[in-house]
Amino acid sequence: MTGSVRPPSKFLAAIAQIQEMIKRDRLGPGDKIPSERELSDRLSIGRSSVREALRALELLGLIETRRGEGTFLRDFKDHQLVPLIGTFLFDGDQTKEDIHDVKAILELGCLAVLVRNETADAKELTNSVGQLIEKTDNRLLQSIWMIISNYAGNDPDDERLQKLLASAREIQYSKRQ
Amino acid sequence: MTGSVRPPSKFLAAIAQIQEMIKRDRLGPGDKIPSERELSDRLSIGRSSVREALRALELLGLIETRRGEGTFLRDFKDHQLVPLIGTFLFDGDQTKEDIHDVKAILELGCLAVLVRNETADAKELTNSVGQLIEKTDNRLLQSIWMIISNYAGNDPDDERLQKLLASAREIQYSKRQ
DNA sequence: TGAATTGTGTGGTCTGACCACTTAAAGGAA
DNA sequence: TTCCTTTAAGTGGTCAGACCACACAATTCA
Repeated sequence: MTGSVRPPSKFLAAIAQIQEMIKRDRLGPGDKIPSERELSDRLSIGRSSVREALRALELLGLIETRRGEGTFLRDFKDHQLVPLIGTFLFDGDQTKEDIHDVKAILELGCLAVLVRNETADAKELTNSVGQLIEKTDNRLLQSIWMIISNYAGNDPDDERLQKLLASAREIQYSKRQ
Repeated sequence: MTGSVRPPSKFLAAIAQIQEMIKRDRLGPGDKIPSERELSDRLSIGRSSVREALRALELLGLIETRRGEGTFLRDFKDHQLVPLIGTFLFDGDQTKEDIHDVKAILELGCLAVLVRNETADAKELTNSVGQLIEKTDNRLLQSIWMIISNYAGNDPDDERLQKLLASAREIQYSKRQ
């Protein structure tokens, strides 16, 4: 017998086809996607498998379901995935130290970005780092920091902040071509 | 009528309880978790709902299912969530820049940590940043970097690396108490 | 001993049946 | 007519049962 590739699970197939459908029909946040039963029909996949796919996408925060109404595309900005991951990832003991390191790294980097963009001012450092990060206008950075910060707890350490800024001034991230 | 809070969906309840079970039983990567039918029994939740939960966790790369064998905890290093999210999230144009920034931030921070720990040596910089990051012994940092890096693509920019190291030397993350 | 067979457990999938809820249409009272 | 009530249809939420495909270990048989 040659290869005999195993076909992808209906579950994954459903996700792929739903994604494709969204893209093809130019659906955006807030738009409604077909009902579970209709999807099951159109994709020739049992409703169970369609639901498994939808639930997974929902857990990721990519869609939103409202009983009696339907399933809607969500604004990707507020995806849930990371807090989710966190609960799994941040279990161990060592990770606690790691969190502090990563948080510091992100904060430093954030400042560096601000300095590069000349958005930041020394005075503004009286604000919390959280507010500063919002100014980076980097959604990805914001997301990650928010998550980390969520697990690190608050530590308004002004002294550390000053050191970070000093370091940040030294850094010049090369603008990408 | 007062509040009348809606009970959380079985789907979410299943996820929560499975997580709790994992924590309680001290299960780690590679370990097997109860079968779908047993979970359905123990949690008093229909197998369909249990499956929806498991599929979602699988999509995140947190568990792995093998037909005929069972469901196993996966090493968090290779969680799938980001490629997944990516197809939804990283469509736009701006996000692409964000990725580069975050990647640079992490790399810089990584070097700073290495310098602090006196683990890094100038010579070692001939290696890729990826290998350096492994030495930080910071799982969280490794995870995030791997994800980001996955979307940023490779750019072996030695010059940038040198600048980063110089900056890193200036930085002294205060050891946590 | 060693190979083939069987049995059991597991995930993968589908179907049909309810329930709870939302919305809009249909109906009747003013 | 207008307004409220009732009804119907559509949707997600959940469950139970039934198969199938597969992996593994126990059993059987040559």
